[in-house]
Amino acid sequence: MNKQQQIISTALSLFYKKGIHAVGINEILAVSGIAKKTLYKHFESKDALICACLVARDMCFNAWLKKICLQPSAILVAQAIFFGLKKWINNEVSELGNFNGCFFINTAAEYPIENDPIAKLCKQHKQTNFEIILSALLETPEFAHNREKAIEAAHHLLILKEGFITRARVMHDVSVAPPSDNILKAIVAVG
Amino acid sequence: MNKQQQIISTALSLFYKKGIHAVGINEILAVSGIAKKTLYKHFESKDALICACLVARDMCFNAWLKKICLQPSAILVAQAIFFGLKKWINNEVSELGNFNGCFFINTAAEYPIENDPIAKLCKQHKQTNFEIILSALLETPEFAHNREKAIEAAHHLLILKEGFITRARVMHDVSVAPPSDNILKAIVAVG
DNA sequence: TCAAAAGTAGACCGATTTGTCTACATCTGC
DNA sequence: GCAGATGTAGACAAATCGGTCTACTTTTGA
Repeated sequence: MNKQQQIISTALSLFYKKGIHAVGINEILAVSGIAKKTLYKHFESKDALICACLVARDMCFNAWLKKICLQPSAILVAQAIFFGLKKWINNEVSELGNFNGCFFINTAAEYPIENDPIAKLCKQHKQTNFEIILSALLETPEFAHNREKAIEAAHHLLILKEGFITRARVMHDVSVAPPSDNILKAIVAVG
Repeated sequence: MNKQQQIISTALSLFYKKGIHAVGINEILAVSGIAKKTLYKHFESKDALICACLVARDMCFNAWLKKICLQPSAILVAQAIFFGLKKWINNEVSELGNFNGCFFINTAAEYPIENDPIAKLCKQHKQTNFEIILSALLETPEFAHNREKAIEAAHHLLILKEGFITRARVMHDVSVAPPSDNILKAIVAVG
């Protein structure tokens, strides 16, 4: 792992755990053991480092999401999403680290200006979430020939996903109940 | 309106719009036109002021939620919640101000430590949300004699609520579609 | 082998942070 | 009418912020 990746890894870990404004450059340097000059050789500013962290987390999370969404039927896709999220909330998904809510929701809360590059990356991550779930649904027999319904179902699954994660995070409740099967069935019902 | 309320009003407005770490005491003073000594007479620290803002917002929001949840049937309660949220997102609810997501979710994102008094107030707000929706459901004929099912339905409605608000906020999309009626029906179905 | 690139340690800069303090003005209730 | 509370204006302190810079060491590749 080169220095650039080390910096991103340490920064992402601290930003995710504590929030972005709460973590200073000097803390990232102290934890990573990297010199300030080296950091500013690889990143022109703290904002640039934040963006690099968002990109890294986006790739990591969406790779995981894509993997768990690979299911042979629509209801299994829906169930797999919340089964996976529940494992994440309970710190049982090693590649996602210790759960502290959605890094992009947390970060967007700190960067409310729509055109800010950081806010744009948060939005883009959610758009990619949507496309992954949509693709997964489109490959099931139920939605293969019903793109309109698949878009609607993906949208509703995402609302549930964000709500589930956010409730676990704000309530600090790792045992929060996921959506029940009859709700998931109503969402993926094509009729 | 006395000075204390003026300070809370200005601080809440700025905190909600920009995020908490992004707003300094001096900015609150400049906007409100109040002297620093006066602020520190009424609030012993910035954290105390933040807590006062959370309490004020909690009362304001939950009063609104309670009002719109007053409906004669369970499905109408569910529909009224998302009809109301949609109006809020579109800045059509004057008492809630310009939409910028949920103040408590945003604030919780900046204060991840569970025992922090600020984080506790965020959690408590969500608990009160739950109790308001639960009470509303318990007063409908469907749930009047089925507390267990009402608790479950309130929980699912809250997950949808948080997800709906969060999606509108992160995507900066005021036209985000609310949950469809068949989903709401599945949630409030007692059978 | 040796020069260029990359890294370290940390002083330093100007701006900003929360919070305290002095000096003075104004309002309010007895 | 006057004392005490409440307010204003803003200097000031100590810490921290992001970011630059010098001086030096280590690594790397032709």
